[in-house]
Amino acid sequence: MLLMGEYHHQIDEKSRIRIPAKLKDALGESPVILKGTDGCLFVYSQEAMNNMFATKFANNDFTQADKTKALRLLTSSTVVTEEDKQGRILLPQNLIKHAGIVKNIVTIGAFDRVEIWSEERWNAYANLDSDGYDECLKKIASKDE
Amino acid sequence: MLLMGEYHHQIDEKSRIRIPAKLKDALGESPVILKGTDGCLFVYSQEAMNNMFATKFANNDFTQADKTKALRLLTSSTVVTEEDKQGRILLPQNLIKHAGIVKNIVTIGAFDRVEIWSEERWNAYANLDSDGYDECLKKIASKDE
DNA sequence: ATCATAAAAAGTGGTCAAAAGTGGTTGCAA
DNA sequence: TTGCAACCACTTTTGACCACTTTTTATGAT
Repeated sequence: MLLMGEYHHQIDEKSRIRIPAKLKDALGESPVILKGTDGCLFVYSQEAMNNMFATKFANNDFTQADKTKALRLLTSSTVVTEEDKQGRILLPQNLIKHAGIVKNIVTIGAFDRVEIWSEERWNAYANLDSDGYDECLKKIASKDE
Repeated sequence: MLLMGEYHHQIDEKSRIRIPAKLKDALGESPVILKGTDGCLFVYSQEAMNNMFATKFANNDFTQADKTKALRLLTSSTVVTEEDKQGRILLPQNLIKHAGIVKNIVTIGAFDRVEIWSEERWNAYANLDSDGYDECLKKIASKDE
């Protein structure tokens, strides 16, 4: 399922957010949220996450320093979401901080995952003038092979 | 059960700590604590501990000096936790010292175990202020091998 | 088309119980 | 008899739940 679209929401006083219904359907039961790149949050389905962990950390061997560090950073910044009866998710403080979320958030579909941004950061990151957008796409094209 | 998440706590004046409820559930009855790598503490469920020893020391041969020493160090530092009526665990002094714990601690889920860090050490290790995390994600993604 | 209506999704605030945090007291064992 | 660990009483905080309103989306009739 290809995830796409851009949705604007707010986090409430109790640090709860809502995943837009259209994205939520595609994510399945209890997706996971983790710190993402460029100061956003990634939301993956359980399935995608399990695959990732299973392949990367099949045998958790603490004698390998590199692997152990990656494991620690990744697992410590990941949480399994739990919806309350109103369909909202409680967002942990460390993730809120990572994403620089204050009030307004932007939720986007990003191919195989959902991303959660603070509105300010998303605007700074994505609000390109038309030239910038063209430039960005050209880079993708030239890097194809 | 995959352990994950990051929780911030404090050790009290009487050297007692609390394992966050969500991690505690997954650890089962009477988990064990031992000295971990990089100056943290490992917390394993009884079951995971047995697995760990079984895989690492499958053929425990006392003619192999290195392996024997590792085994001695690991087992000698291991204690079985006992909760008091308030759900806290008394942390032995040698473990507190090993982890450099003063007041603030960070508890993380790390795949098949829980780890307890002094906050200072965790911050230094994880390098969360800089883009250490982005680097880590990139490494994981690229290490497809 | 436009409007009416229903249904789903999203937003808001209050309440309460579990979890977490704090300090004092007691009893046992070095 | 002193230190420490287990116990007890209590406060604070947090997160899950409930009741309700508003907004959006979908659908069907005029």
